[in-house]
Amino acid sequence: MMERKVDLRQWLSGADNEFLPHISLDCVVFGFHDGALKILLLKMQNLDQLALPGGFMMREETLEEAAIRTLEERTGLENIFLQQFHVFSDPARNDSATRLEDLKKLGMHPAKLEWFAQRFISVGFYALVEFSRVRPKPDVLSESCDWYSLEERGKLVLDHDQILDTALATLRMQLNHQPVGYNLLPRKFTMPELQKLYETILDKKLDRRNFQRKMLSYGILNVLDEKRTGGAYKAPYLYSFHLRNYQKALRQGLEAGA
Amino acid sequence: MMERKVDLRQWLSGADNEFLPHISLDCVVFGFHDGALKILLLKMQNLDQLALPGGFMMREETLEEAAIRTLEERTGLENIFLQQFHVFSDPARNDSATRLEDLKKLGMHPAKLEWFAQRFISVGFYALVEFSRVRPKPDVLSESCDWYSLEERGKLVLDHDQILDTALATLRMQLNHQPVGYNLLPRKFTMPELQKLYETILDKKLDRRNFQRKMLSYGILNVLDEKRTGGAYKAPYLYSFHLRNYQKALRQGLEAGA
DNA sequence: CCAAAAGTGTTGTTTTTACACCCATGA
DNA sequence: TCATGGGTGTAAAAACAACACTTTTGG
Repeated sequence: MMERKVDLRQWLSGADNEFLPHISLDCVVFGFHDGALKILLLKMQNLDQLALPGGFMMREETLEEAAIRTLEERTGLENIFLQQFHVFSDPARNDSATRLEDLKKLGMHPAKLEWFAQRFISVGFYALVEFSRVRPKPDVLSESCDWYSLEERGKLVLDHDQILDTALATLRMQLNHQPVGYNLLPRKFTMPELQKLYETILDKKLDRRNFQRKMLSYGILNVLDEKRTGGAYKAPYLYSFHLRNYQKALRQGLEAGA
Repeated sequence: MMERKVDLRQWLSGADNEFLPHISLDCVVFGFHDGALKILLLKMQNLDQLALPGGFMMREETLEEAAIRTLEERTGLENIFLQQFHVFSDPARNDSATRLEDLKKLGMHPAKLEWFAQRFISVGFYALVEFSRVRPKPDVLSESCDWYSLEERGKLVLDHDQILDTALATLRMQLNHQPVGYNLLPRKFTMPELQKLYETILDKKLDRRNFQRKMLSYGILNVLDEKRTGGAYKAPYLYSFHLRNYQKALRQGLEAGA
């Protein structure tokens, strides 16, 4: 996968392409920082609204490969594990009145405009990434590629608000069945940090002790001999994920792993 | 929705159409009969393998509408609630060597052959239907439309085995979170019948008393005053679903309903 | 020595599981 | 009257929820 990359500028100016019509994908990338859940959004040049990083599928790749490629092209994030969660197929989802105007502002070739005016279905993907390990870089079409908290994001283009909401709902549901954190935390982390992550995603407080017991019972954590020194107050232990067990739990669900 | 129907024979013979390219959908329809889970499969004319009822999306409908329409066109089943569960997008999924040969046997127009030779992604839908309330009718392309048990089905066309397996896995997962049975059982049914349904889907035995307690605790059942007479042995009570609560549980999950 | 965060263990409650007895019915 | 399936309750086990005290650290 990822044999080819797409020169977006050239493509927009009218160059032919290998994209399949009618099918797009959008990526909801969750990051965690400062105790808040953030999402990665693009600000397209000359446009007001923000957008999820999305793109189109090429003839010789799977949707999953297309999502990985697209995310890299549009945000610079490499090799992110993305999970499909829903197909959005309302015919009205991308025929907003302002849309063609917006695309013109991007300097799009008229032939491409027509292509874009088609009706698209979009497959939603979501990913969890470690905030600090990643340096988002906007593509040539975008002014910026940055993290936004859920509250401050404003209205997104098209139906991207709905896609985002559905992704979040899916993430919350899966939190009880799949291990979460490997992609959202530094390699070494403390239990309170992990707990904060859960509390942020679920938007509710959890009991410290019960949380710790439950996490340890899954058998997906290594207790390290170090502690996080330097911070104020008592130094917490550091943990890392037990990769083998973590991935087994990803495949089989958390219950099976005990 | 369902404003238009598609004349499949005319379409295959070369008539233009309103289908979007590159996107198809396949329906996994589960029925329950004789204590076994069955699936609805089509036997296409002159072909050996069986296939899931599937089709294509038109320009002015959602995928969900397309799934409902397709299922009706191909099997005669009307107004079935279908749930999307996964997108299958391996580029190799429909370029099997024998595929074009098969399509020729169906009397397909050469122009259509080319269209079919394209690469398609397919959105999988599944549905649960009450076996006895439904009278499958094959479409003009198919010799038969019938119920098969999971074991006796043989190898299906293309990647339909994988689609079926994924649907079953999804159904099993959702069994703990969503109410099941309204579409699979007669309007009045006994607790042992409902239990048998669960046991069949999960492929394991459940405890009679615990099952009953749990089901009743969800508050989605009405106990009727009648019993199922005529059968051998002690007459069991009849139940029906409490529609309001059932649908609330469908939307919000079973946990919220207690 | 105080405030704030982190470590740890216990207890009561709820949920789940396992299990046994009686009843109705047709053969 | 007996074999079979259906109705019901209870007790043990497990999971979960609530909760308090001690330790470390920087100020």
